[in-house]
Formats: sequence, C-alpha cells, structure tokens
Amino acid sequence: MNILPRKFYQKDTVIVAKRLLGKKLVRKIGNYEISGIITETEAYRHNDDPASHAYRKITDRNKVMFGDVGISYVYFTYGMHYCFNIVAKKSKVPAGAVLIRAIQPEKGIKKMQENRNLKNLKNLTNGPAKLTQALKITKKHYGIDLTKKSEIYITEGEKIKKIIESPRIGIKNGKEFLWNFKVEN
DNA sequence: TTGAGGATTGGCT
DNA sequence: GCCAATCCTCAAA
Repeated sequence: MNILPRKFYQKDTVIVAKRLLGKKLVRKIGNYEISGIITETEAYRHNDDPASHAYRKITDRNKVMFGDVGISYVYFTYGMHYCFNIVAKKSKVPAGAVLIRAIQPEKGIKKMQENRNLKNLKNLTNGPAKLTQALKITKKHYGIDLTKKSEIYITEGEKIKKIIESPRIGIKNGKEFLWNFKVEN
C-alpha cells in the first residue's frame, strides 16, 4: 500500500479532510502493527475559523499547524486526553489541520483492546481520544512526518460510498461550517 | 505569575 | 442527561 505523498495534504483543509476518509492509518509499535480505516474527520483552518487552535496566532502548541503539511499535530486536552491531527492546507494559507475523530480497526485489534483495556469492539476507536489511546499516540508524536514510513503514517485505502457533512463537535464558535465528515455505513 | 477553560470520555443518576 | 476528572495552554496583568 502506497503512503500518501506530501502533495496530498497541500490542498484546502476542508478538501483534504474529505479525501482522508477511507484512507488507512498505520501505527507501528515495536514489532507489531496496528491499522484502521479513517471514518470520521474534521477540518480546522486559520483566522477564518474561530474554532481552530490557529485562529489567533502562532504559539508553542499550535506552531506545527503553521509549518509543513503532512506533519502530525497532537495536543492534550481536558487534563486527560490526546487528539491526533494532520497538518493540511493550500500553500497560500498560513495554517490548518485535519482532526482524525474515528477509525475502523483493521489490524492489531487485540493490541488496541489491550491498550484501551476494553472488550467492546464498538467503542474501541470511535472517538478522537479513544483512537489515540488505542494507538498509543501521545505528545511524543507531536510534529512527526506522516509521509515517511516511521511510527505513524497514512496510506491509500478503500473507496468510500458517501460522505455525511455535519457541524463540528464540541466547539463554541464556527458551528455554521459543516466541516465534520463521516463515511456512511 | 496566575487563573480560567478546553476540538472528551465514562460512569452515575 | 449530567458532571467530574485533571493538567496543559494561553492571555492578562
């Protein structure tokens, strides 16, 4: 399976968010591999998007959103959770990223259950903080290159049927944008 | 230096 | 449905 090239991420953040649906997220830990198909994403842009971390200005936390595309942006929130994003934007725009909210487990399901300490398959990776826990993604993975075969990378995946567009979840401002994208079951 | 709040989750009512 | 857990980050002073 081919890894998505840097060019894939050099388009409008909203377009990349849609196109990431059906792609495969691969996580290598030691000598085993975990993978899953991306089923839900959200787009976060720059100063046209009040819900984005990059809305105001560049800071220590959000600086990768202003850098090269195809790089991971991991942040910590609510005192206990990590969320996993991919930097994506067209070249004229200074910042933007796509939040990966859910994947459909494919490989290494047992390891994910171990990591989450959970038997129920349904709740394994169907939320942004759940999937980081299942894949053991932490702040250590801030700013890594997802276009190279390393600990985490994204490859070609499956064709998807239909995209459902909704308002983004858990935000105060910017609800008028339908920038949450899901694959129809 | 400090305090308020958050791109969430799971457990309890 | 509601709320606590829990700590990092930002912005104000």
